[in-house]
Amino acid sequence: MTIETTSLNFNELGLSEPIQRAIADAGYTTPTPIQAKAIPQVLSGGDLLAGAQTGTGKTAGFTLPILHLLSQKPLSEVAKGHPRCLMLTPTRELAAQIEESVKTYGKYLPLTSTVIFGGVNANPQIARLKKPLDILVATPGRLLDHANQKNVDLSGVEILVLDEADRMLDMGFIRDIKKILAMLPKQRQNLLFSATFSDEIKALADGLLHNPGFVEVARRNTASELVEQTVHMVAQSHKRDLMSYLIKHHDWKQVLVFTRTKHGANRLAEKLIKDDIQAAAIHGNKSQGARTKALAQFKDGSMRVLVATDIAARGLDIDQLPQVVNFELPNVPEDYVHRIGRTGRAGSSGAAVSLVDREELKLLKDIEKLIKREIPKVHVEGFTPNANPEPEAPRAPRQPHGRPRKQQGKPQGQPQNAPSKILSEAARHQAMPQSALFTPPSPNRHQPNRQNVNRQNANNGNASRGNTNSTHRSGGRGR
DNA sequence: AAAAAAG
Repeated sequence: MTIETTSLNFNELGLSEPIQRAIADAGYTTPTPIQAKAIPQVLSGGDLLAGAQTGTGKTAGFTLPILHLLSQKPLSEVAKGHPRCLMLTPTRELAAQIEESVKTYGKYLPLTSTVIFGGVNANPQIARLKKPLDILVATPGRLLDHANQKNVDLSGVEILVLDEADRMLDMGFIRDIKKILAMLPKQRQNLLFSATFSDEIKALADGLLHNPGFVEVARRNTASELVEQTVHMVAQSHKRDLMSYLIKHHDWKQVLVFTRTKHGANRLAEKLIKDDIQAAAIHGNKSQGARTKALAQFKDGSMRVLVATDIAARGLDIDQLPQVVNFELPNVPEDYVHRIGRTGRAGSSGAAVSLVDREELKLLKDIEKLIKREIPKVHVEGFTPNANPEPEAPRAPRQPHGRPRKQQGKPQGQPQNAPSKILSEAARHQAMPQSALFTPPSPNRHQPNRQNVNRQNANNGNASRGNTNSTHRSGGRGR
C-alpha cells in the first residue's frame, strides 16, 4: 500500500451513519493517517492547519467531517442560495475532483454541492447558484467574478477550506483569496491544507486561523518506495522518438507523460499520434472542454497516453495508473515528487521513468538530493536514435488480455527480460558522447565496479532551488 | 523560467 492506513476503522471516527455507508460503498474501511488525525479535529469545530501532500487521502480528510457537520443542521433552517461551506483549490480539475468526492460521500445526505471554475460558460453556474447550495467548490478567479456580480452570497459560509494553499500562493492567488476572505462572515471554521510551510503560508495561516489544531503526515516522497524510479539519459532531440519506442516496446497500456512546456506537450502528443499511439495533451492553453474530455478519456482507460504540463502534477487521482514519464525534468524538484505521486496510488505499485538530457543533470541532482536517493540510470535496450521508426516486435507475442488494472507484482515498466544496466552518471556521461548512449552496450563498456558508485558530491555547490520568483506577482492580473 | 487562473 502506498497510501498508508491506520489500525482504526472509519466507524470509530464519529461520522454519521449515512456517511459511513457511503464510505463503505466506496470500498474503504480504514482511514489514512491524515484522515485519522484531521477528521476528529474538524469534527470538533476548531480551525485546522494541515500539512499534507496530495495522495495522502486529505480530500476525504476534510470532506467527510464537513459533510457530517453540515448535515447536523437541517437544510430547512438554512437560507437558500447561501453556501455554508466554501472549498478553494488552485486548478479547475482539482476543483471538479473534490466536488465529485463531496457527491460520493454525501450521496445519502440531503446536502447539495456544485463546482465553479473558469473557462466554461458562466450562465449555467449562475443558474445553479440561484438554487439551494450547501457546499461550493471553486477556483478563486471565477468565484470572485460571481461574487462581484452578486451571483453568489458568501455571507453564510460556516466552513472555509483552502486546499493546496501553497500552490495557490505560487500561482498568485493571494489577492483573490484575500478579497474572497473579506466577503466571508467573521465567525466560521477555517481549514488550511498545504504541502509546505513557507513564510507566506505561515503569514496567511496567522491571519486566518484561530488557535488551530495542527496535523501533519510524512511527505510522500520519503514514503514512495513502491514507485520504481529510473532515468534514461537521452538527448532532448531524441526524446520523442524514444517515447514512442518505450510505449511500444514495453507495451505500456496507460502512461501519463509530463512535459515542461505547453508547446512541448502538443508536439509530443502529435508525434505519438503520428506513430499510431493514442494520445492527448492537457495544459492551460487547451479549452476547458478539451481538458475535461482528455482527462475523462484517460481516467476511463480509453486514452492510452496523456501528455501533460504540471497542470496535472498535483492532486489528480487517476485510478491504478501504472506508469508516469518525465519527458523533461521539472524545474522545481518538489514537482518531481508530485508528478511521480500520480502513480503508485491507492494500493497499487507504479513506475516512474525520467528522460534526462545532459542539460538537465543539475535538475536531476537536485531531485536526488531532495528524495535522498540516487535514481538508477537504466540503459534502453534496442533503441538507436534516428534508427527506430518501429520497435522490434516483442519476443513473446502479447496476449490480448485487457488492461490488468489490479496489478500486484512488478510494475509494467520493467519486463523481466529488459536488462537493466545501471551505470553511474559519471561512467555514462563522461565516457561517451550522448549519441552513443543508446547503442547496445559492448563488453568493454561494462563497468560493474562502478554500478553502485555513491556520488558523495551530489550537492556540491547547488543549494536547494528555492522557487524564488514564483510568489510575488504583486500586479496580479490587472483588474 | 514555466505553468496555473478571469476574459
